[in-house]
Formats: sequence, C-alpha cells, structure tokens
Amino acid sequence: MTQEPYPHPDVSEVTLPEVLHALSDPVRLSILQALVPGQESAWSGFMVSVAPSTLSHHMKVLRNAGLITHRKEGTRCLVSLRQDLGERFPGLLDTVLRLAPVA
Amino acid sequence: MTQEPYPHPDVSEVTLPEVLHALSDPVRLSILQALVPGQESAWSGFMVSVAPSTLSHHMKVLRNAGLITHRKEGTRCLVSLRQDLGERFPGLLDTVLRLAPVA
DNA sequence: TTCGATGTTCGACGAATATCAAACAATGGC
DNA sequence: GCCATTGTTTGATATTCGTCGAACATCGAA
Repeated sequence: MTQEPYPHPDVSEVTLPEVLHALSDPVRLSILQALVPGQESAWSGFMVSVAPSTLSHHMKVLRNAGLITHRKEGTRCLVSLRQDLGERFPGLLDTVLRLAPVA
Repeated sequence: MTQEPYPHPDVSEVTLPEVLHALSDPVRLSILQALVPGQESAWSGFMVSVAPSTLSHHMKVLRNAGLITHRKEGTRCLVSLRQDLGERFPGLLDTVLRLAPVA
C-alpha cells in the first residue's frame, strides 16, 4: 500500500463546538499560527515542545475539526489551513488567529 | 451576610484558550444565545435541560471566562453578556454567536 | 418564624483529554 | 537490502470535564 490519505471530514459534518474545542488548546493554537494561509508547511517549523506522538495527536484533532489538510509526502507530512472551513464558519478562524497571542 | 457578589475576573486576565474552551460546550453556547446584548436575563428563559447544579457550574465557567456578568437579586440570578470582553477580544463573541446554530 | 423558591457547594462517577515512552510502519538514501 | 528519518499507534497515566443528586444557604412571602 502506498500512502493512504488521512480521513478528512466534510465541512458540513463539522460542528461549531467541535471547532471551538479544537481551537481551545494552546498547542493547537500555536500550530495554526505557524501555518501560512494557502501554503503547505512541514512540522519542522512548528516550534512546539511536545513529544512527536503528542503532536500527531493534535494533528488528528485539527484534521477532524476540519481546520487543516494533512498530506503525506515521502516521509514527512505537509499541513495547510483548510480554506473551505471558512465557507461553513465565515470569519471564525480569521478572528481567532487575529486574536491569538503572538507568543 | 447579605449577598456577596460573584468573583468576576478582569478581562485582562482572561486568555484566548480559556474563552474558546468556555465557548466550546453546546449547553454554554445555548445559554449565551439566549442572552440579549445589553439586557439582563433570568435563568428561566434558558430552556436548557440540565440539572440546576450543572447549570450553576456552567455559569461559573462563563463567568470565569469573562463572558457574562452574574448578579444576584433576591432569590434569583440575573445574567448578562459582558461588553468589555469585546475590548480584549474584538469580534470574537459576535462571530461565534453569529455562527451558532439556531437550534 | 416557618416555608417555598432559587441557586450554590460538595462528593461522586464515567468519559474525554493531554501527555509521554515504546513499539511499529512507511519512505528514501546508502 | 539495510538503515536512518519521520510519523503513527498503542498502552499508560494523571488531569480535567460534564453531569447528577443530596445537602446547604439565602431570600421573600405567608
């Protein structure tokens, strides 16, 4: 089997509490802040001091909340902000990221 | 002792993850939706099917997140949306309430 | 003063969460 | 083919969370 893609929910299946919960963790918020809209990023730039397994866990949460696209290329992963979540919850992610602490 | 007021944090002490966590529960979201900005409400109108103790718990969470003002008048409580949280996190509550399901 | 109405506090309980280390899997380079 | 790199999965653990019922506190009314 080559890389089977990660399961990404349809944005219509995602609920608001689910998204807000995904956004309510400092580590996940840091990850999202490190993502440049419309651009894929590798994990290297996240600067988050958690174990790899923990990071992997947070990625799954963000993915299931419809916040990110998660793709595997070779041995590393490429992550990007999902644009279509803005169709479901217009302005939500923009507002949160705008207010997120710079730290 | 007459009614000692509930502790309300200063908005400067409230963190974004804390607010988002408070917003990520369906019951709390329902409560906030039932609140009319600039107007005090009693618990009667919340239409939330949880035990009184649970409701009280959610109120404390909302209060500690700086989302509501909680005042006791006689035997019942009056709750209202805190306006000054919008100074700390402009547009956040408005965006979330705009996107909250009508149910 | 006694009682009813309205919240709060206090365990308690099950479920979910965040975290880690260790084992596992897949890929690309040697 | 072998191995290092990079994530994922799997326990394990400690914590937090949402919920309830029961006991308690406070106030207003009878």
